[in-house]
Amino acid sequence: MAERPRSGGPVKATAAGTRQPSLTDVAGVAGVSHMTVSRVINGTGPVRPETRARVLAAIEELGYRPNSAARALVTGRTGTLGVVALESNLYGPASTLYGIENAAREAGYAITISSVSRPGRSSIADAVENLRRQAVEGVIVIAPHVSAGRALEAAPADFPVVAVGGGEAAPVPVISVDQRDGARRATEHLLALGHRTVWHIAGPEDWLEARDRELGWRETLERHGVGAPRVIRGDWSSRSGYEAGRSLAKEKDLDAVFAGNDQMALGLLRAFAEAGISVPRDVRVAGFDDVPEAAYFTPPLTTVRQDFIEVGRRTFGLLAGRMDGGDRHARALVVPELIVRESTGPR
Amino acid sequence: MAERPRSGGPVKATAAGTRQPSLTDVAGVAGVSHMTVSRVINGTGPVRPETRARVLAAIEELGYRPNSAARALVTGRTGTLGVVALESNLYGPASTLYGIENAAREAGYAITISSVSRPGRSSIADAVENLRRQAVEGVIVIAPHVSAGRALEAAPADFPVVAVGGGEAAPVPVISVDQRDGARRATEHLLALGHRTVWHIAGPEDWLEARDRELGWRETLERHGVGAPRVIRGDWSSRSGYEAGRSLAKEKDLDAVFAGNDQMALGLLRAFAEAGISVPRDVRVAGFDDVPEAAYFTPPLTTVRQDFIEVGRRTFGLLAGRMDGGDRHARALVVPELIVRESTGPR
DNA sequence: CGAGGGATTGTTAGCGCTAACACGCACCAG
DNA sequence: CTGGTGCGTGTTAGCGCTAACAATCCCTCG
Repeated sequence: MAERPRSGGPVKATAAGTRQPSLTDVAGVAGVSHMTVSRVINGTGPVRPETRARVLAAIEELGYRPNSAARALVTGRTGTLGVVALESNLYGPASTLYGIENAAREAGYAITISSVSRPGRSSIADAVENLRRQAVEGVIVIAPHVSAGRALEAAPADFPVVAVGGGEAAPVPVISVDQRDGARRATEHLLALGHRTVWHIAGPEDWLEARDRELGWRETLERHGVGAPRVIRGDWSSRSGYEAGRSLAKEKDLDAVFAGNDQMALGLLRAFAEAGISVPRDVRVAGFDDVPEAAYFTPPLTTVRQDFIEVGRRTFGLLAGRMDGGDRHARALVVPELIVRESTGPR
Repeated sequence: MAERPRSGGPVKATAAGTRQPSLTDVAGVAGVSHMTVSRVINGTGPVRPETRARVLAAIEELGYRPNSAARALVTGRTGTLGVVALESNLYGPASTLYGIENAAREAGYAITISSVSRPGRSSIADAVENLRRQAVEGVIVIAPHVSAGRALEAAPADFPVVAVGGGEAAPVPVISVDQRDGARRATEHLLALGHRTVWHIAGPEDWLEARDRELGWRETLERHGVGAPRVIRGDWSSRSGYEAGRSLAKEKDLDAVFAGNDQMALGLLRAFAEAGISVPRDVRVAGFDDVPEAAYFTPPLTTVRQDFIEVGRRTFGLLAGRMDGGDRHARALVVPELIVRESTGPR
């Protein structure tokens, strides 16, 4: 990393420093043409071993680093993918992002993120446009919102976009976890324990996952010929789960509750504890997501696990396929798993 | 987003599509030189209003998007910053990332992330090198590890790198939360409640935050003339907190525990509940971080809040300063805040 | 009425790289 | 001895853009 100022004139003192060495500089030191250096770097075309060694030595000596802009300009490829991420610490989206980053890095792509605080048609479209201006080769939209899904309906055909978690109707490949199936598993588990019915704390109405979980819950109750209680709606936060719990605590005949995610389940547990309702003795509770803390709630929470890392990996795979000219209507579904713990345990 | 195939010849069917329009194409349509188009886009130099309108119309018509590689090649600026992020869902690092992304976006920079699963000297250096190859203009290293700090000691002087949360001794600007002060606040709060001493569940030894919190705890005990119990070490996870709790439950004279983070505090609460130890009646517990769920633990957790969004913002500020030729030894400290809840409440 | 000057536009060069082709040489078959 | 065939290397052009300078027009002012 030694920086060599031009031997003659004054050295620029700025952090930017002097000009970075170019292919031509390396070629000069190695005594070859710039083209030979290019061939050594990219492994294209034959180069005699001694020549290669001289070139590598020169690269080392100068601390040469290829100029990615120049390369991108001539090849038309930037080696960068964009991810439109929801600005939140929600366990799912954050984990998915890491899964994507990992898979992408292994395949030699860098990841540029553009976060969106309040998703909507325009903000998602803006974020995608932003990323395209950054010259990404493809975009992954983590789009758990209904509105995000709609934004994708206008996705251009000439640019690879894939969505994770939403946009069923959009003309882009979509990968999602089977939320309905997860909700079904949780609900059936609770029904199998002999409860008359199961209450549900749903997530925000504009989240597809919230809709699907609610749908899965409702379908399951129907299939078992059980009436569905009114839905209580939260916003994924523990606070909203707590409030839901305070209101539920007043219900008589409360047997079992399926919370839309683990955070809300936590709030629920808290509210029940304050109301003197014992879980699982008086009421059984299940959540969704299996955040790492769920096993240590009071009591440990039965929940539905989603493998977000896998989701991220497969999302990248879908995008790679799409960039290769693949189908715009590819779909992939990841199946969740029920994790049973004490919150639905024996009484 | 309407795509218009060239009216005459066959349309290439690949996802890559036909060549993107260039400045020259726009110039042709608008009947001006490519330079005038460039001036309209960048707002450099004077352009007559009618001309500008014609150019803008042509841009719109062709769906022109500037080629960022070409621009970067000639200006030497890419408008991209790199972030070396720890691959984890830990609340702190993830929140910091969003703070950074927000501040950067407002300033017109894009963020490229390079995640690192097991930080060490070389992996951090590799990640930075990776990002430099992506031609980022500066790098932010989220470096909570001791080893990460050491990696930064070799940071080159000619390239702007800043660290968040670690690398005190490194020749790079550092921003951190005053962990020692936070630990002092929590420990003093517990001592002020009349406890003889305070136990501590420390984070992993190679985390700077863990060291500093432990140090702050130990200093505070010393200053109050109180002997420090042996340190129990966890790994930030609820599981490790749970195990610590199981071992602590056997201690007699157990009064107060300061957990290194909220997740471990959760595990601790769980272990105590199983052991029939009531919090706060038998033992008082405090955590660190104030994750959004902490207020809904059983019981709600007293903890030390860190404003990670602020940390992210100031980190970007420090990097921006450094890129402007600022000091390599700038430091910024964010002061945390004690949030008192029931886990250290009245008995 | 010509010089000076600002506003507006154009022309040219070159950023650092890769693609495409050209060149020289050794080697072999006929 | 001649022509082909690789190998290893060099030369040239051009990707799309901005910086620098040149050119033009029109107006003002002495």
